[in-house]
Amino acid sequence: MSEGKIRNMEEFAAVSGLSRPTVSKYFHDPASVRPSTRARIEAALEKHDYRPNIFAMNQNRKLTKNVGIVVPYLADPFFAEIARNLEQRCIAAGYRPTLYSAHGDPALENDILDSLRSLKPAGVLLAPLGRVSDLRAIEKFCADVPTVLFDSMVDVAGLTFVGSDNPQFATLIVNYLCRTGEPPCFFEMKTPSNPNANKRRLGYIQAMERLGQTPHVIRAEGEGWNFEEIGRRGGARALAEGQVRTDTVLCSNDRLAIGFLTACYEAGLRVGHGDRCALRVAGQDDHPFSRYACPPLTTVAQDYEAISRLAVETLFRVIAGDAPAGQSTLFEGRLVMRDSA
Amino acid sequence: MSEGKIRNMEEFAAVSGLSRPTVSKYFHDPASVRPSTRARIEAALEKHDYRPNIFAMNQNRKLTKNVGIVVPYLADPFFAEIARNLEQRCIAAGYRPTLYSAHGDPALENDILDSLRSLKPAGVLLAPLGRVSDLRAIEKFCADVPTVLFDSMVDVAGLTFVGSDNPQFATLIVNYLCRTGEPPCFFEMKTPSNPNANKRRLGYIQAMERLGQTPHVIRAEGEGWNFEEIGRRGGARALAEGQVRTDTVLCSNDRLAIGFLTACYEAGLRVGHGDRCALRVAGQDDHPFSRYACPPLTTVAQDYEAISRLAVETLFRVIAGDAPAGQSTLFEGRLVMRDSA
DNA sequence: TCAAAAACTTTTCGCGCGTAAAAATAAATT
DNA sequence: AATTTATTTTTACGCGCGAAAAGTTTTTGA
Repeated sequence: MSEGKIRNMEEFAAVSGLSRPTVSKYFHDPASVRPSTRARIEAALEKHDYRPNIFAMNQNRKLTKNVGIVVPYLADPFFAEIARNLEQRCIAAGYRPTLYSAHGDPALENDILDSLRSLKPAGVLLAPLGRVSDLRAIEKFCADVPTVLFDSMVDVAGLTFVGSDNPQFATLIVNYLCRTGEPPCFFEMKTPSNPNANKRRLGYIQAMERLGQTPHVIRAEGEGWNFEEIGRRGGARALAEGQVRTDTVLCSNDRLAIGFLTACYEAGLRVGHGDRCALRVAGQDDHPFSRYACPPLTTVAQDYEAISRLAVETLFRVIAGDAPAGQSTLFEGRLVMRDSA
Repeated sequence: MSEGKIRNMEEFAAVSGLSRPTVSKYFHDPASVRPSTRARIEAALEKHDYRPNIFAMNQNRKLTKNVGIVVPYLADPFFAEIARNLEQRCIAAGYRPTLYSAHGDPALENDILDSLRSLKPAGVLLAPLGRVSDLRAIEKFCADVPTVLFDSMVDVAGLTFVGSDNPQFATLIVNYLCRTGEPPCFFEMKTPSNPNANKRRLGYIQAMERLGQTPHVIRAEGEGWNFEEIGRRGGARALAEGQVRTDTVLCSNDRLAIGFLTACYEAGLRVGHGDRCALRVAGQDDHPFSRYACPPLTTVAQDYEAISRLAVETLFRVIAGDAPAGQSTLFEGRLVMRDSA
């Protein structure tokens, strides 16, 4: 690149031999100018590496190219993974994603929505905290800003949602477990932070009843997002108190299951579907680390790809204005058979 | 809050009975105005919930309140956890952190630094990718923007760094392992993405030699950030080919160790320090999930708290101008004894 | 009580860009 | 070649705020 530092769009327009409004138009949408003009701008861009001031741009634009991605807890690899996916799709579409984590705190979730407003985002991809979310705040936010919810469906009508068909998850794995061994009991958190948990429990109960089995639910104490620890403690207690009256345990999610596996290890119980094993354990989600649990965890995989793809596509359609807002799309889970069950 | 919508600082200054520059000064630093004035502004703030336009603010401020946090791979819970920690400390200090992940891609790392520049951040907390980073780009960036590096020290003089004393990590765990059983071999990636790995290997070799033992390094093939899979494959191969000639394996990091544990499970080897165990396995980092491995992983804990605290403190001192730039601070590791070794 | 210091107000300017309307130019069509 | 249509230029204004300078009020301290 040449030397003479370009200070603003005026100077850049000068060196490319065009007027500032034309250059401005180019940056707004490169396809909106004549190809020959575009070529001249891009040639000048090569030589001078000018970039429009992002603050001045966003100050006057009615619609920015900002996209907010909000997850409830980023230290959960599930959300880290799906956030990564969403982020890259937004970048590919020419948007500027910004990632936020509520860190499990509803007050922080509200703060994020607040500061997101002032960023005038074109749209927001939001996975709410769930049970503890401030539903009215979310509803109000969605009314103001084009938003697609994912992962966790909150109980507010008229919102656009992309996620998994949780009852189907439970049905799928219950059928598999019953087909290959004893019917499972269900292990979950007493106060799950996520409404998906309730749907999974109901799915489990219905699936069991359809098969003529008696459902049995075990509930672990504990608040917060340290699911492994809750699973370990609750699992240890359930095992010690004899609450587990079958040799098969279906956990509400993989992180809980990983904690339960630790409890089994500590209790000296061998987990798996072999002859010498005392217990079968299954999870739900196909968490990134489930494959490396010992034994590797049998689970129902969420379709990360499909969810993130559709969430982003839907958001851009809502932004463009050609989408029927308020639709829900649910993806089915896929059975992932490993050693644990 | 009352109705009359406040459109800008002018109007807000009017309703609070002050002049705009005074209000502007308040938002820049609430303590810079007289307490009585501050009270009036905050009273008006209660009633009208006005917030300054963030774009207009940052456009003219020489120094914004933005802080960039850049990590190499956010789907690694280690980075997710430390990012969370850093983020909350920045917020507490009145800054606006923005989180970025390079997703293991050096090109993306450069893009992030580029777009970070245009955000005029007050400072940046940067954990570089390491080996594959564009060192010249990082050096140039650090010269332009107050930056504190953490986790991974790149080989550029004069940069401020906060991290762990990696040789000490290796020494600590080698001494422990030798004291309680056979001397360990060292299991690492052939082409580690992170320079810490090299320091840990050297630390291992020196610690072994000091104890009069012969070091033995096993190296797993594989690129990228899927450390568990690399550890599993490499571990399976090392076990199958008889490369592991001692009953104790020290892994370069916990994620690799978790993969190695999976390889052991698949090979039917019982891991732990009991009589009936075939192998002891140890890691380094105290990864959030190591406690829930089966068996729970013995490891050396990084001092997340201390690192993130000092990194943020140092950054703010650099920003304030009263810090000797170019200093490195290394924290010692703490031995965490669990069942695996 | 009075002068000095501190805090505040007013005035004025500018940042870098979006946007709109009218005028000028170029390209496409007949 | 004349007309229509698409682009670009010109001109002008505004966004919401930061910053500096000069004047005014309030507080401080001896």
